[in-house]
Amino acid sequence: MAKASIAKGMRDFTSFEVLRREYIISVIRNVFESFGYGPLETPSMENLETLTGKYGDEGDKLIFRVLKSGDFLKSVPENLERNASTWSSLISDKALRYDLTVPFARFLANNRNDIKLPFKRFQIQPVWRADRPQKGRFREFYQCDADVVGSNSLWQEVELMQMYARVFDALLLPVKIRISSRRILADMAEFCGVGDRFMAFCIILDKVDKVGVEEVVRQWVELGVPTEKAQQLIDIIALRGEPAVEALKALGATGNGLEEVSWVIEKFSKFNSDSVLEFDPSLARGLDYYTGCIFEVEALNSSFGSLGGGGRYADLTGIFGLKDVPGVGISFGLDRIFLALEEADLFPDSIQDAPDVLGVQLSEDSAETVFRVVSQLRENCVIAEFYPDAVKLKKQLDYAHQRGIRYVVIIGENELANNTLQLKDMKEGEQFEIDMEDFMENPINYLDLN
RNA sequence: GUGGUUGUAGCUCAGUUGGUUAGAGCGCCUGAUUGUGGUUCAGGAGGUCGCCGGUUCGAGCCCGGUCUUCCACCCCA
Repeated sequence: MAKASIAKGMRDFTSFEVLRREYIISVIRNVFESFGYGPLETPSMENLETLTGKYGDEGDKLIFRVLKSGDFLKSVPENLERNASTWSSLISDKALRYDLTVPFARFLANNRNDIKLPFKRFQIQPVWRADRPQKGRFREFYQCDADVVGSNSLWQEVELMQMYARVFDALLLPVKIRISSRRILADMAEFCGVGDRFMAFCIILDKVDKVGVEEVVRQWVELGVPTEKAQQLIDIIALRGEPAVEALKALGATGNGLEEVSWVIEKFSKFNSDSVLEFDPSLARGLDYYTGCIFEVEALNSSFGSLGGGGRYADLTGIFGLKDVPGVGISFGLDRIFLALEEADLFPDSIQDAPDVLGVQLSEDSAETVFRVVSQLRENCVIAEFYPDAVKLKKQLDYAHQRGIRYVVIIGENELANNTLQLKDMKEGEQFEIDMEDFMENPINYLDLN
């Protein structure tokens, strides 16, 4: 192990990677902006009490807490029992944000008087989770969120689904958007007679594609569901789309979740898209605050988790003292989209960090002239780099080759004497001697840039 | 947080039941080409075997700890 290693679950990004990440972000950002969502940024850290209790017990454990500054043991009583949670609230008073939704809710509550409803914002920032890393799962990762608050209209759901579709269409990544509703899940739990153990019911259901139907039935029965009803429901869970809706209706679902989901799908389908939006009764996202529709996006052929998720929450800001503000939002997982695009080899070739031209000097006498040419190229919006040392030409050409630079401008004694320059096309392997004044007049004439 | 897994040259990996000086491919450097990359040829450099400790006459190999990677839980993007 090197003396200095990188913190667990954290990553460096090379320029190659940063440019690809920026490509994804630009696609998402353009879609967000085209729908009228405005950017918001919130701080990396929030007060600890802003975050705790918002993500369930499991979520609380995954929050990165930050020590108080100075003598943080000052407020710990002598002989306090060794208990992590009592200690942490004494020695820590702030934490890295765990998602973008809760900070957004805090922002809304803080600025309630200045915000016109319905309010739309998007937010593209890193979040941190003290999770154990795996493929596609990091301790620091970017979320790209779009939320709208202040409207109960299902048209917002349609709009957000369209935003999902627009982004993945633009990235050429085929995805399936799964949609369901917490109300449908509640109906199912009610049907099974375990409405009071709703969360446990959902957690078992959510695992169906991993552990299989038999295991889900077994666990449901263990939870208290009559075997007959568990069997009846599990057959429906395997259905998708309209047949699933009909089957659930036949069971006597009383909430209007089915109508809502069907309505959203129907409206969505009137607008063309390569992406699929489908009712999936096995979808059971667990986040505590969702109350209506829930969504999840997955790549059609990916080996890791979802690319994004979201849902409707009837009252997100209530915990911060701002009542009755409904909202609905979606999130894109930048890092997973990155992996999906990489796996499917879908990054455009045009993303590259190589300059168009490298200026090469054969002797220190020619350096100033080369530098002048390079400067002129930049004036003409050509990305140009100046090789700083008069080392062997072989070495400088090799550098250009390695970096993928298309053109090299070579100036040595002969060129200085003739007032010319050599323009070498590294791709075609051709080289031309060009009059210096002609080239400086309009360098783009001599370059084939795209 | 629980259980497992991985770590050998810049990269991908080999390394026999523990036994001399730890190897290969690719990459890198130098030269053939004193002003021409990508091909070829010749030569060369580079490793505290993740880290710490233990067993042993002797450890890359066995044992313990630790860090890291990946996997399954948990949960999620």
